[in-house]
Amino acid sequence: MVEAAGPDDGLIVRIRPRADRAPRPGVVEGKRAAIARAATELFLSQGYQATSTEQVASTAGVSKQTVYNQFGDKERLLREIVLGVTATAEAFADGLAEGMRGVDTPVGLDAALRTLARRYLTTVMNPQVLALRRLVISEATRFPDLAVTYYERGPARVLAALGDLFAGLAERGLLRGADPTRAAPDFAFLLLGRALDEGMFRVGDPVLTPAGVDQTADHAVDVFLALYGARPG
Amino acid sequence: MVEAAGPDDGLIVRIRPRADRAPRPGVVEGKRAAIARAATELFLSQGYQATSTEQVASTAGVSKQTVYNQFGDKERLLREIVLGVTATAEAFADGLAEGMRGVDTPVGLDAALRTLARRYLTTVMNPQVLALRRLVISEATRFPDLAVTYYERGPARVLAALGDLFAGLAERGLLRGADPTRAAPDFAFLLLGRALDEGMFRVGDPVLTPAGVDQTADHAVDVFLALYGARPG
DNA sequence: GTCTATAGCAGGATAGAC
DNA sequence: GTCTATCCTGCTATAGAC
Repeated sequence: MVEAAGPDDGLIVRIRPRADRAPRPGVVEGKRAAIARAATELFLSQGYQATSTEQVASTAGVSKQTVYNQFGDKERLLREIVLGVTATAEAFADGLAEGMRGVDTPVGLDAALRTLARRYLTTVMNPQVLALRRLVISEATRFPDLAVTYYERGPARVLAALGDLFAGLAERGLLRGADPTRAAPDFAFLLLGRALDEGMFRVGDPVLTPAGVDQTADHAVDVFLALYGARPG
Repeated sequence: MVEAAGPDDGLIVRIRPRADRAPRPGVVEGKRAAIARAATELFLSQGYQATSTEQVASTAGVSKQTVYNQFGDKERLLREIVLGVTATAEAFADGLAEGMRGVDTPVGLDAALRTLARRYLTTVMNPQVLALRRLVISEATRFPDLAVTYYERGPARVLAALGDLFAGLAERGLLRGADPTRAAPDFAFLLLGRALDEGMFRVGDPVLTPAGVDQTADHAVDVFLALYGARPG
């Protein structure tokens, strides 16, 4: 398992070694990882169709043929990269519950939710995460199964983890609300909706300032607790 | 001003006649409209880069050169089409306030909001509207100004109209809430957030059934009135 | 496995007749 | 303005030497 950090950090690319034949680690995996990293950078910044395999090869410092030897064709290169990056989403989803373990009072819940909201919003609005969303959406018509798989492993997985978290809090009496299945999407899109929507269309400029993140997160938590908090808001 | 309905109705393409030279209406505008309609259909279903100018020409029943005579190049064809379609968004934004004019009681507000929510959600989740969003997002890296202009004339314009509507209702005492500027995005993304997010990634299948539209709309209105209704929820 | 060189093809845009 | 025919560039993918 090789991890190659992107140019501005952020996303992590995980590319599995080829199962059929064991290659010399230092050489083959090095080139494979270099190609994956170059392709990730170029696909995210320029798009899939606008990036040529020759550009990938020269950025990675290998010949075009090596790209084809390692990945077969351009489509598989995209698939491995997109699905490799979803490891980040899994880690994020698993980490969501971390900060909520010791919570057992409404005041503690309030504070923990504000922290969670800031992390969630900051992660989703990360420029590389937004670029990955644009990339997958751009190719959703051509590769519909890839788009669905990305959605299920990424956004849907986080929503599900959030739902589990809220269900646990409801059992402990820290949340109320008739329909716990609605709580997670309500929270998520009160928090993310506007910024994410706008962020899809503004590619260069960040949509939210750090102060904007705080205000948006606090407002979402205020509203969420007014709706679902144990003490009526 | 020529209007050409799309294949499945829905979007309306408005292409202005060329200002520099007055063409014979029946001939020139007919071909121009045919090209615009063909390009709209192809761009929405296949994407911009995956559609060749020759494909546009043959679908429209003209030669490739006629496409270039009318629109200059492929990029301008995309721009005119995307911006032409925003006329639909303007009409929708202006129509939002229509159903709310006679509202003067909380009960009337409740009913009018449910109707509005259904229309809003149905419009945004229309397959052609989703395809247009995907198209603009796909080209946001290449044509950032087009993406921003689309956002401002489309989603942002509707949000602004909704904000004006809610401000008027607050003045008449039908809504409360400390921050009226938050009310519009809160309502919009409680209503649209999840479905729109998922809809970006599921190309073929509709995300919401008609019953799902009703449930989602009612839930959003319930939550919104609990937060911002004049009578505490 | 890796490289250089190239096949094979499609795309955007244009020239010239009418 | 419109059409047919064409140029030229750039792409994916492969062949063959090492």
